[in-house]
This record gives sequence, structure tokens and C-alpha cells, in this order.
Amino acid sequence: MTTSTETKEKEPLNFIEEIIEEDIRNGKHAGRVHTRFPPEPNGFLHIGHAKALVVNFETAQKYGGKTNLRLDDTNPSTENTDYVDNIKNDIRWLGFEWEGEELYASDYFEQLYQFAVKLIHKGLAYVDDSTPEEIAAQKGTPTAPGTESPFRNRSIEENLDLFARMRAGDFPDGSRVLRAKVDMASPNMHMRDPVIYRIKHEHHHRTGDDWCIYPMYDFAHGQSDSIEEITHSLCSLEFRHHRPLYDWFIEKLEIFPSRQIEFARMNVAYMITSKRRLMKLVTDNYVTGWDDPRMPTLAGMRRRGYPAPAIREFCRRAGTARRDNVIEYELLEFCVREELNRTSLRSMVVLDPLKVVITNYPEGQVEDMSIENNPEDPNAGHRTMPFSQELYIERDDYMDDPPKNYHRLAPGKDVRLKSAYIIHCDEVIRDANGEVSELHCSYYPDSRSGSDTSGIKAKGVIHWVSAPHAIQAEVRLYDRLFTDPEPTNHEDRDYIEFYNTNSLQVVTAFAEPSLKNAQPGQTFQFLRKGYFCTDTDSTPANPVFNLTVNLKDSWSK
RNA sequence: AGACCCAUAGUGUAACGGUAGCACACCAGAUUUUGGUUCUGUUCGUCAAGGUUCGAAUCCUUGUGGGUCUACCA
Repeated sequence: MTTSTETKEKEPLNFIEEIIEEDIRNGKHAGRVHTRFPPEPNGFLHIGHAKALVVNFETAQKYGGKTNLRLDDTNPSTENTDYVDNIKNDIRWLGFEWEGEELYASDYFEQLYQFAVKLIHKGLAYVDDSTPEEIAAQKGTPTAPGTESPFRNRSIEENLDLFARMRAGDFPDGSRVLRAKVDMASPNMHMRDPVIYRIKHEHHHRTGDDWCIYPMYDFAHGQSDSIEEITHSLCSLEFRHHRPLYDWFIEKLEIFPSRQIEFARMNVAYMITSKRRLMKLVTDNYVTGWDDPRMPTLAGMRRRGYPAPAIREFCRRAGTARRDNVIEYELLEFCVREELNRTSLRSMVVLDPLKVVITNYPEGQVEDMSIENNPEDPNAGHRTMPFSQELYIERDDYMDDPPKNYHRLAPGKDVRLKSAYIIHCDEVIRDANGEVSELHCSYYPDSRSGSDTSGIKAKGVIHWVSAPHAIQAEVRLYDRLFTDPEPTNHEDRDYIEFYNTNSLQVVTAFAEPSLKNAQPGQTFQFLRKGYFCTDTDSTPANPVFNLTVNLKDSWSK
């Protein structure tokens, strides 16, 4: 008996979606949804930006809306076009396409200037000759109200004249600012007559030397939202205290009422997202660059082999709410494995080799063994791998004196060589130090994979490569960059103290011959080991692979 | 110290006054020519104390804990 009209549970909405759906119900902005992603072009995009990207783009997509890319370039001292290019590239790689051409806050400098003039006309802004120190003192403290600047009540005419001369370049840097006249006694520090324009005789990456005054964030961001008619301006929690100012400017300027909504930024255990701290890792050579595979930058994660869909899924699963959070690294790894399990081709690579000689295998004989490329994908087909008398297996796939539930090789034990024969360990050869240097094994000729009539049941299956056919490859094994889940959260210790000195280990591995053609960026599963990505340093003569993430291992525990 | 924000399994996130769910992690088992994948199951939670109510994770009060704010950065 089936219930024909059973409706499926509607998936829960996050608080932003609830606000949007209510706005749509109320006919606000005729149901239009338009978001924006507003990075400052002074650094590389990282995992935190990925979350902001997903929230902004996917929320808009869900409601048939649009998303602008707007570079928030109001401070020429730190911003440049190289960063712009990298940001655009990273966003496209993550899988998002913004509406039209990318936009710049600097496109609105003239309009912003006119907004300021309008404020002055309304008696709501004034030129202040106070020094930075004096202004800071006037601000007061959170517990004590501020004091008014002696320049607060200049005439509109004088303010107009002075502001025009600021623009004209009549004054040196730091000598004057334009301040909004709000409320020096407000409990919200941001409302205590915030500086909205400062003098900076500096070359801007787009407007060149057209301007020597530049708007502050609070007088650029919200106004840019408004100019672009952004309906929902999604930002992180620390801007909560800016919202009354955001709304105040919209009201006083009588411009399009964009609405700012704050959500908690995503923190990920063992990762940091501070631009300054990330920069230090690069400049002090803790990593090789912004795209070092250990870096939490999109460039680094891309090089590491994290697929864009996995990063997007990770951001979705982390959820969107308004409370502080630290997402476990394991969730990211889960999303990466989930994607890579579906998509990556399998191959066999021995990272820590131990030689095996099949004593009863005809010397010089080579057989082509057929191996599935991806058991999760029947369409991925098969490849062949040469099998010969001398092989390499993983050193930890052999033990002298194994525990009873060890399924691999040991003296007198059998093991299946994946997609090849079952072998029996007859003899252990040791070097002068007593270390195992070689295994002499015999194979069961009737146990060939696919036509096994031996009747032998080997509990273990291990990977292997043919010694004379294997190619050497550099394999870079990565671990988390920090040894503490929240390296920047210790009052008494610097985050650098938690730098993981074992975060990179380089080994020379023996890989199956097919890997000779691996292209940079291509991902593989090295059977029983993990997912790996061909590095940008890789060449056919010197292949290089990065460990993306290891396979789950329920044995080593 | 003041203002504002936040508090649900280990970690995240739902439940919108009416059975506290889901995901990851963990543990156990089944399957497996990857100790992978897949499947099944177990354990574990409403910060505290009052109040309102037939009924509170949800509303109110107080407390506790955490976060944000005092840049001519964004």
C-alpha cells in the first residue's frame, strides 16, 4: 500500500534563507535576490572566502538571483592588480561565475564623493583638522562617551570648501579627514563620528593619480551595495556593529536600501585564515608560496588536489548560522574522499619498497595483468600492468612476527597480489644489520586473478609493482600545517610555535609504468594508500605527486 | 568595565510552544581481490537556576561561559 501524495520533508532553511523567503513573501524588491562577493585585492583567497563564496553565490542561485564580484579597492596602499587576477581565477576554479564584468568600489569614487558632498550639505559631515591621536582620544572608550571635535560645527560652506581642497590636493596626508556627524555619545563606537574620507597621495591600481582622497570602508561598502542595488549584503559577524552606520548612511543619503545580514565565518581546525599570518608563513619560508599544498588558500588546496566540488560541499555541510564555530578537519577530508572515490583512477605505487623475488616464476617472463581503473565507475575501463619475477611491495605489508589478525605477508603465509597471483612467503633475506632486505616467495600458477582455480583463500590483498618496469616518482606526503587545532587561539603562545615541522615528507616511490603520462592537476588513488595529485612541478622525466588525503585506515589504529 | 551577539551529542547543524533529528567523528558487525567503498547497528546532547504554560531546547528573568567593538585597515 503506497501513499501516493506523501510529500517529502522540506529541507530546513538556514536563517538567511528564512529572511529571504519572508522578503519574497512580502514582495520586497519584487522578489529579487542580488548578492555580492566583495574581497579586498590585497591577498589570496582562502577557505574562509570559499565559505563566503558558497553562501553568496548559492543563496542567490537558489532564488534565481545574481551575484556580483566587487573588488573592494579603497586603500591603494595595499592593493594591486595581481591580486585581482588571482582572485578571479580562484573564484572561477571554485565553480562560480559572477554577473557581468567584475566591479570595483573604485568605479564609484566620483559618486561616493558626491554622496559625501550631499552629507555636508545636510550638515551631516565635517572636515576635521584634528590629528589621528586627537581623534582617537575624542572617541572615548566603550564605557565612557566621546567628546566632540572642536571642528565639529564648522559651517557648511567652510566644509564644502575644505573638502573640495582636500580633493584638489591642497593638503598633505593625514592633515585632515572628513567625518560623519553622528553621535559622539553612542554606545556603539562606530557611530562616534566615524572618519569617512582620508588624504592619501598615493597611486591607485585602477584610478592612477586621479584621487588623493579615498573613502573608508564604512563609506564605500554599503554605498557600493546600494549603487549595485544589492538586496542582501551577506557578511561576517564582526560587521554587526557597523550595521547601524550602514543603515544610517542609506537613510541620510536616501539611496537604495540594501540590507546587511551577518553570519558566522567558518573556522576550520588546524587551519588559519588571517592574511597577515598567512603572509608570514610565505615570507619566512615556512611554506614554498601562497600555493604551497599545505596552505589553506584556494591556490594551495587546488595544488594539493582538493576538488572544487568537494570544497563547495564542505562549505554546505558546515552549515550557516550565527554562532562561532570550528569545523573539524575530518569533515573536509570526508568531502574530498567522497568526491575523489567517485572520480579518480586507481593505480599502484609503492611508497616504501621491499623487494620480492618469485623464485618459481620463469626468469625473464612478463605477463600483462588486467586491472580495473575505478571499481566505482564501470565506464572507467581497465588497463594492464606488467608482472615479472622481481617485484616491490610495501615494507609494512610484511611482518616477521605478526599479530593473529594481520592479513598481509609473514613467514610461511599467503597473500594475494592485487589483480595478479597469490604468493607464499618462503624465505626472508636480511642485511648485515638484521634488517629485512628481500623476500623470497613462490607463486601459485593457478591462482591468477580472473582465472583462479587454486582454491586457496588468501585473506589479504596487497599492491605491488614490477621492479624492472616501475618508474621512480617523487611523492610529497603532507600533514596538517599546525599541531594545534586552533593555533591562533592561545594568549600565551604565538601560532608559529605550533608549526608542524613534519608537515612535509618527501619520498622516492616506485610507481606502475602508466603513471609516466600523468598530467599536472590529475588526481589518482594510489591503491590502499590515498589520493594523490600530480604536482605542477611534475615532468615525464621527474614525476611528482602530492598526497591529497590518505585513505581511511581502520587497521593502523 | 559598558554595549551588542551567541549557547542543542566529541564537532557542526535542525526542531519556529507539542515524539530532540541529521551529518561528520567514534565504537561494533556484514560485505569486499583496496583493512578503501557500500550496508547495518550501538553509545552520546538542550549551560545553570527560577518563572509563564496543560505542555518549554523554544517565551520571560537572573546567573555562568564564549565572542565582537574602542584603525585616517577591510
